[in-house]
Amino acid sequence: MTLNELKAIQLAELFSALSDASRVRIISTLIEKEMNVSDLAEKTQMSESAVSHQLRGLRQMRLIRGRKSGRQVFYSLDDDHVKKLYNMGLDHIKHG
Amino acid sequence: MTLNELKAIQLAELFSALSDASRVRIISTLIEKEMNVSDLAEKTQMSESAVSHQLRGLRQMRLIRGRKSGRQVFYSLDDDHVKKLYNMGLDHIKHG
DNA sequence: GTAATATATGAATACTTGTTCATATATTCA
DNA sequence: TGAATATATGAACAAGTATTCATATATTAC
Repeated sequence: MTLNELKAIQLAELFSALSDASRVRIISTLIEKEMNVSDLAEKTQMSESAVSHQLRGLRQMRLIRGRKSGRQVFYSLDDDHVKKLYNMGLDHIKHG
Repeated sequence: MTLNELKAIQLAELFSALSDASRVRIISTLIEKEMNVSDLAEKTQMSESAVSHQLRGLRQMRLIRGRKSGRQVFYSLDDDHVKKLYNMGLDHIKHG
């Protein structure tokens, strides 16, 4: 059966969330361990503002979630799907 | 270990290939069976030119390949990774 | 209360991308 | 050969997106 339009859009949105190198680096970092915004910024070589903007999109797609602790927010992957998608992608670019 | 920049870009490019609803519908159609350009255009409700442009990108990312037969070109998924990525994405939007 | 710090957000700009339209190439058939 | 068909491609425009900069909110320490 063919995909209906709503699902096609939702799928596209999901993959869009991983379609930018900055976001891929953020996800890659969060796979190792949870991290706050400024450390993420340093690790990914982006400004804190740019990271924050991207985190917002990733949050909206439910790929990551934030845990507030004092004035810091620690981000981590929302569930295991994300890691699986990421690893399968890595697999493709290595063996594809 | 953190992802190097080249791999981050390659991963982002891979996911970009699936980050548009038109392309998702094309992939979804090709999962069922190989298909030529004009049938794809009809099935996905796009112009043949638009389909052709998108097929080019998908080809370049090695997600699909074309088999020429007379003046038609039949497209199919390049390998099993694509189907897996697609299904894992579907899984995420259903249960995420 | 004020100052300092961490994160978030709005607006503007620059960049990227998808589609359309016109045209080109390739193949088949007469 | 020429006409018809299938696909591909270049240019142009519209729409979407990522980053920067300035500013806002929230929390902690004093």
